[in-house]
Amino acid sequence: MENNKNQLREKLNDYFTNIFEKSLIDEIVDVGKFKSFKKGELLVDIGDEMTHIPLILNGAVKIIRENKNKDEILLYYLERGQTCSISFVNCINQSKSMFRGVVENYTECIFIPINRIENWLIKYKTWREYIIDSYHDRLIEMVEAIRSLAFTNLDERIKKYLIEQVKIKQNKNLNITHQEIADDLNSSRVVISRLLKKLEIDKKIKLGRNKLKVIKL
DNA sequence: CCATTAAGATACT
DNA sequence: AGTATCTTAATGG
Repeated sequence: MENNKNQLREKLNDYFTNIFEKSLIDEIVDVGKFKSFKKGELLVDIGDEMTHIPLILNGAVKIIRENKNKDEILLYYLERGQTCSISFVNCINQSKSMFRGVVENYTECIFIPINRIENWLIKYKTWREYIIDSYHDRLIEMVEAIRSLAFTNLDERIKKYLIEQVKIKQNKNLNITHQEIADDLNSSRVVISRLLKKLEIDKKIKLGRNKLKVIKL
């Protein structure tokens, strides 16, 4: 048990040590629950009761909203050092999650029980700032997602998507199918294939089965 | 081998 | 840009 706590502290120190004061780190280590997720697992699903909020230690989580027709809207990705601040509000007013969080890469996180987080808002300045910044970041990203949907055409959205994927996977070789891209951008496979083919002809990417390599976008 | 499935091609809306 | 349909090719048993 003591060993686990030390490991937790080590992982926290990787990133959060610059963000949180020492006493807060101590409390996180004390009450936080470490959990890891494999690619494709759900961190949170629509309708889940939120009892904890996750601090992402590493990996990437795709946050999407699904409407009645089963169409998915990709909102943003959570990465190292971030949290789902939306779930934060869900916790406080004990409502259910509006979003689904799908793990894109192997992800490690610490779950903080809700009974602590409100108290920490008062107790720790760094926690307060972290939550507010997190909210701000999510909002900016969502505005960008809306702008992209409303004002840019599909080939620009594909480029943007691929750049984002490279960043998240930390790899120019992406293991992804045309269908998956189509789902994320609410388009159809044929259309994505067409546009990807164009990018390949322009020597911007290299296509393969179940994979693609980004050369220069 | 064959079954499954990703992705290319073509034609039409 | 999207749908329907057919063809081709990769993959894994």
